[in-house]
Amino acid sequence: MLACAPLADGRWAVRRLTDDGEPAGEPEVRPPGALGTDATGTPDERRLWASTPQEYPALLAAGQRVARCHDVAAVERILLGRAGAFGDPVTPAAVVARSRGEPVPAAPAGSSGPAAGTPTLFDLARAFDPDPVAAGGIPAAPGQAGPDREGDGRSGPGPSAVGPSGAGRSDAAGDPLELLRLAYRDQRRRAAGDGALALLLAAENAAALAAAELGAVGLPWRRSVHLAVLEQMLGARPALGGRPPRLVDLSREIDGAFGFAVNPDSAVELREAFRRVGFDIETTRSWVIKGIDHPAVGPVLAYKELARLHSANGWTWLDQWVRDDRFRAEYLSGAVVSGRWATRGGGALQIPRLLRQAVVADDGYRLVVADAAQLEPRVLAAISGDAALQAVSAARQDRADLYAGLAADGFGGNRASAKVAMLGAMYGQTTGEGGRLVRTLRARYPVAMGYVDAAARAGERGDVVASVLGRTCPPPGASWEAVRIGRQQDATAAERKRADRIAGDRGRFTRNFVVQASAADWAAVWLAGLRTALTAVPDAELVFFLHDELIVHAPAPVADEVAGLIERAAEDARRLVFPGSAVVTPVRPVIVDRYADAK
DNA sequence: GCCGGAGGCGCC
DNA sequence: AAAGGGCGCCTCCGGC
Repeated sequence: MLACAPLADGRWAVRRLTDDGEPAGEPEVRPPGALGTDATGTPDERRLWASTPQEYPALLAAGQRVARCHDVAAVERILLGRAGAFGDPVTPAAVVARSRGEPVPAAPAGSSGPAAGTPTLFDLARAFDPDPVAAGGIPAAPGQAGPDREGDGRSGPGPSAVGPSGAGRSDAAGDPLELLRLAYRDQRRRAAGDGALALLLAAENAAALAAAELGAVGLPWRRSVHLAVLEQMLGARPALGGRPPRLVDLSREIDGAFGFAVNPDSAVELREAFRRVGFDIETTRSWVIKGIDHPAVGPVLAYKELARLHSANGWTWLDQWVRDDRFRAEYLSGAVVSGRWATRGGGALQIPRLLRQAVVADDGYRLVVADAAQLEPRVLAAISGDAALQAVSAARQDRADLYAGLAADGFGGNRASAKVAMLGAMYGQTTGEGGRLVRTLRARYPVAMGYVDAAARAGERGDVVASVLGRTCPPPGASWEAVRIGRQQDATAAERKRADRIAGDRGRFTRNFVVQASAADWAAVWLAGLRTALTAVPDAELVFFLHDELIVHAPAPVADEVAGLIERAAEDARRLVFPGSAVVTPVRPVIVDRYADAK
């Protein structure tokens, strides 16, 4: 294992460690181009660093890849969550301080990029040698902190919070490599003896690498195709800040239909307009407007759809996010409490179906698009141990279509009803058609339904729940005080109502969490396995990942091979995450030139 | 003028 | 078919 900490001058401090976290070499300084898999004798060697999204992009920019890593922040988020301490700082210094029962340094404000806290070469050298300059060692960079600089250099209120590490005492404070080493040892100790947790942490570390790589590689995106779509839907590109011709036309049509001027971009005005013509609506959501019988409805709905395209994925978006026919977003693998990924910039997880035609493989390449078929109900079957639901998931003829199996099993063959019922069960729906259909499901699959009901009740009590591999949900926040108040004997009706609402929200959250987070567990293991397998296929790259779906951009001759690897990785994930379960988690790789052709 | 919340909607 | 979970991001709007 190679502990890696960036220095202020763009180079890196590294030190080889054993898997136990014992030093196995002397500290050295390397350029980023000498940190990747190909740069060391042991390609598989793990990198130990503070945070993958913080450190890895610099290596990727230098053309380096890393096979495996231990991401202290990612691991710490999971371990802290299990200890009920969501949101505490996750830096190596914080991990070490907590392990010693010392005051925990606050997380650096706006901590990304080469922050003010990045140690200088001088800081590092000083940690090994009290007076490196005098000893003829590494000189301090000009303008950097002097020798009396304390702690990790974070600019915070008051004196350094790292603890009582006195001058002259040999200590980890200020030495990033030693902090990494000690943090690693502590995390290793806390995670010991739990196989599911080990799998979760391994998958999370791999996912973090994959997320950074996805961001660097980018999704193939044909600017010309996107431009053609915009032109066809919206008309010619308007001047900066102007509205495209199609929106101008529709706006006039809307005014005409109402008989007065309305700004359709304003929900307030739109609702008022419908009220003036006799329709007392609470919101102007599309599905509400759809139910109104008035000549303005058509143009309003068309306007909403096109305005959305224009503002979310229009010409400005294209200019901002697509370079050289690649859409590059920042993927954050650990950002959602359920374990799902988030993205920053470009809305990469919300690419509208309409624009999937712009995702086109390079010449000589294909896109291998794969999604897990109805992953969440299958995951529910596995985690609940519901034999009947597992049997439906694995039924031969409906193996790839769980809802068809469900439909045959209790919904008179009505697939749509079966789907609505299952989604209602997992989201906590109680009213309307979905709520009614859930009752059918409850009678048919009492074990599975009992499982999500129990999760909901735990949430309503204020308890936490966990995914199959042990990722925990956050505890209730400050609003839980209102629940406590509303449940007291002398609570007012309003207080009781508020308590019920908050507890109900919490119950729906925990009900969904056990399924969504366990599905994320499976997907992370799937992704991690595939990522490793793909290293054996030259020029095949993961270019997209969306909860239960991924895209590999691969040379045409190896596309079939990649499809096989995707299926094998899914089967491995099923076996690892749901050992002993009869559930199946089929994926459907499709080889296409355009993403839009995958479904 | 800045900022945060609300409304709305895209994806799973 | 209904409006129940998780997100990100846009515009509008009201408060300062």
